Amino acid sequence: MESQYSPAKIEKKWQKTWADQKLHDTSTDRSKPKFYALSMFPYPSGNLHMGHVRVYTIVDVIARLKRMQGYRVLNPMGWDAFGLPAENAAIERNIPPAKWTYANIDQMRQELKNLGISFDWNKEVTTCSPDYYKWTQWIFLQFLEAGLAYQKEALVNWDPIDQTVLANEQVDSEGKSWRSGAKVERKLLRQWFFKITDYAEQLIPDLDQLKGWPERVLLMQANWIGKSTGAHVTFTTEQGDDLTVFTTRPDTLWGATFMVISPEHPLVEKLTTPKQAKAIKAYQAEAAGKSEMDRTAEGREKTGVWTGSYAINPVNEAKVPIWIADYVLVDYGTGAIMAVPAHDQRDFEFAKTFDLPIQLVVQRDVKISDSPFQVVAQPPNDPLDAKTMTKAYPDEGVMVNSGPLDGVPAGKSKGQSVDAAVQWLEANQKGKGTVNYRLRDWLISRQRYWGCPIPIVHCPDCGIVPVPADQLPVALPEDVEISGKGSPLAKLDTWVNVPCPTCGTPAKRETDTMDTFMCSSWYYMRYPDAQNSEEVFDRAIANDWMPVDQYVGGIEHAILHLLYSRFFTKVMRDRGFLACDEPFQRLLTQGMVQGKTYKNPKTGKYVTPQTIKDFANPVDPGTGDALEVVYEKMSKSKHNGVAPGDVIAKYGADTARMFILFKAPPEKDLEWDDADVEGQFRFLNRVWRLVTETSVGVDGARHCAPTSNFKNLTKEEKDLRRAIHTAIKEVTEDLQDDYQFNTAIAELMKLSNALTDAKCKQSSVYGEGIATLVRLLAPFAPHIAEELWHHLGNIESLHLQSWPQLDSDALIADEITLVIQVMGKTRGTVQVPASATREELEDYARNSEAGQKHLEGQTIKKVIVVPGKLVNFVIG
RNA sequence: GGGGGCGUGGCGGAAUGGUAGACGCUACGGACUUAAAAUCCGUUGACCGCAAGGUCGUAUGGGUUCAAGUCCCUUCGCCCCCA
Repeated sequence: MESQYSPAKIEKKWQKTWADQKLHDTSTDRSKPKFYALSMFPYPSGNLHMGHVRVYTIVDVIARLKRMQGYRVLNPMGWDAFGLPAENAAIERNIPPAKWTYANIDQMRQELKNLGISFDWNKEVTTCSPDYYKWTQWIFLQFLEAGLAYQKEALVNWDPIDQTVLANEQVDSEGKSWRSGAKVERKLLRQWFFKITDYAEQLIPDLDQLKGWPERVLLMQANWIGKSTGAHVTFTTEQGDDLTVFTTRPDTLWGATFMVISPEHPLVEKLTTPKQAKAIKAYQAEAAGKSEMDRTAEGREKTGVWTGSYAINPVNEAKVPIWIADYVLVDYGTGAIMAVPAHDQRDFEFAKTFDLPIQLVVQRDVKISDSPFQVVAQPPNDPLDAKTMTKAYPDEGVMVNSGPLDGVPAGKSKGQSVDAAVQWLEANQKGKGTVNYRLRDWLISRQRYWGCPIPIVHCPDCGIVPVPADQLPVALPEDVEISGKGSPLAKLDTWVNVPCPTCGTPAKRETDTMDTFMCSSWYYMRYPDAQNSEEVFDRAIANDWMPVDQYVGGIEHAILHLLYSRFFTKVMRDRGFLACDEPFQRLLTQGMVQGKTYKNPKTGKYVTPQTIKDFANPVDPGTGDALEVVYEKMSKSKHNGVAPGDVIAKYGADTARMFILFKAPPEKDLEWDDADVEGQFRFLNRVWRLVTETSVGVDGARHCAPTSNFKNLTKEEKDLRRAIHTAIKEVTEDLQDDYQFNTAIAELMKLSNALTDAKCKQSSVYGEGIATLVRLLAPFAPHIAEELWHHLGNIESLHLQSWPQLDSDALIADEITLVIQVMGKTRGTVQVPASATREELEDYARNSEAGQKHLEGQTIKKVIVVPGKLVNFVIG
């Protein structure tokens, strides 16, 4: 035992001991309830950063607590190891992506071990490893078999210089390639899609099952899926084709004065008259160069071209011109809209720009007189007039110029115009009420090398042929040259050219790889049975552990990753592999870790702290400008990063963990502050001294004596015991529901302070306090707690002990502090027996010094007594 | 524009409608020390007062209540999502 707290020594020692004792292996004891703790696995970018430290520390506290509470806990870790950065590293440093990735994994695994995170490394999965992606491919085939995977043409970002497809994030705000600088083209390529839209109608209502998710994440999911009810209405073109539109406002059909279809709509060519052909072609080319964001942004100038053709509006036989415009997207709804300029702002702007007619179909509502004595309908003060309108009128009112709907109140409620319009359309067979989702099918193809190969062979005779399951995995060749130009896989003749699995004819492999979200959509199903080489996972084992009890990760995954995972779970359920509807019962989204950042407000540049001389008055060494101190997300370019390794080297993992848990509630952003890190280090040192300098009471500490031993206590002992059990109660509650680690640690500090100040250090109560503090500290700072536990004479690991039990008798106080209020203002307090009745409390208050003083000569109208708390006198 | 969230000391943050500011950081004062570090003790929302004590105070203005940081409405500011 060292006399001084030396984290470097004890942390290494215990990490090794725990590993040797297999302390963190997942328990197979079925008599215990299960708890599946899951953290979002990281991309192995090279080193652990503070964001990682935060997530994994949070999950570790939960896992360690649950173990002590008697659960068998699954706390696994893995690597989201496919992805673009590995290809970039390969190009920049000429290292094969696989080599780079595995080296990073080794590095980061060691850093996680240095933090003392209690992962069960037997469950480790690595998505770029063939024994994992074999099953990603197998799952792809399951989707194919279920009719949920299909190919279609889709627009991609194409870099004409590098001859490659770019991800959206590789295209800068000016539409240029990040690497070549070439103007990125939008190009149609045949791509693989997953039919997530088939599950849209389950993905929304099942959000109701997710009681343990943050409200805003549920909302973001619901918005993303974007359910809207409306109708499909089919117009007929001059050429005799059906042109179906989706509208959420079928009631305004009578106000449709033109139609707009997307430039990519399949009917464009047929509708275009020879006279308009040139303009249409030019417009299509222009639209192809724009991003979706640009096309749909509100307020931008409306552009479009008339096709030269007309369509007939089925409700009133009106002849309306058909235009193309980029604000209509081909893959939303039907890719065609009816335009009602009087009541839709974008249509209004379009009509004004191109001088198209505006037809009013909703009139501002008549006003009912406010007088309670007479109900008089008055015409609106300023009726709408299509000729003078300056903006669309999307609000409620009454239907006009709309044939059968005239006079119906305009609105979406039952019995109002939208409802009535759908009924009329269906009765007259001119349209159909329908539900449309904003959610679109998931494009999973990536024209990249470092990803999971899609297990498909294209045969000239048989067409698309899935690689048979017994031939999986389709291995990704690891010894390839990555130049950044073209697809490395397509260039590998020996890999591409294979016989067709069905007929043996020379055929070609699919060279697309999968979106990495595929790999991460099912990893949590694999963890419980991570080493299974026979099947994707054993159903009994997976269903034993699923669903995940607590998932922890960044808010940046609030939409896509979680949505895809929910989708995968439902598909796997429908294929008979899983029994649950939803994968993650509870979700905690932790905030960012921000670094102290020095910013020049004039130039907007970030300044390296090393170049700053006077931190009290930081100035830019280049310009001499006074610098702004702000907290921003840690990043290299902002020179505000703090390396976890440095912190561990200086203070130890326990201090790093304590700081990160204490500094802010888990879901809030956290400002890294060296002074606060010091503060935590000081606290651990105080605990160290408190426990190691205790020679008395240790016996009680060792045995954590049962409550029956605590009779006939002195007042000091009673007070101390109340402090001990208050700490147990508060820490347990803080960890139970909302994971308030910051206040839990505050409670540990209170207990530590109470023990320091205790007058009864010879008492076995003091021993109980010391042992309780060490046990309560175990999930937060596992190494120091373990070391101190052994110092107290224990042989077995602290982390195998049970969580301290609350003795609620210990909480009962003989006296309470009674607050005396007059007219709701606190005027003083008085110590009174806890057993006092309401009447006695009132008397104590009335006779107290404060009561006497403030009630003298007053008439008491009313007395409010809150037992155990306060007495409030209402005077007057 | 629509939806959601937030606003508390010098700072991070605590407060089932019941003593606002727990716990920590910073700063200041003191003890120990030849000195420093470490450690320990004290003070630290504002204002008035020698003190006892008092007044004000949770972005803003109003409301409900015996009692409001907390519930309801107004305005302002910031953040997030969707457009």
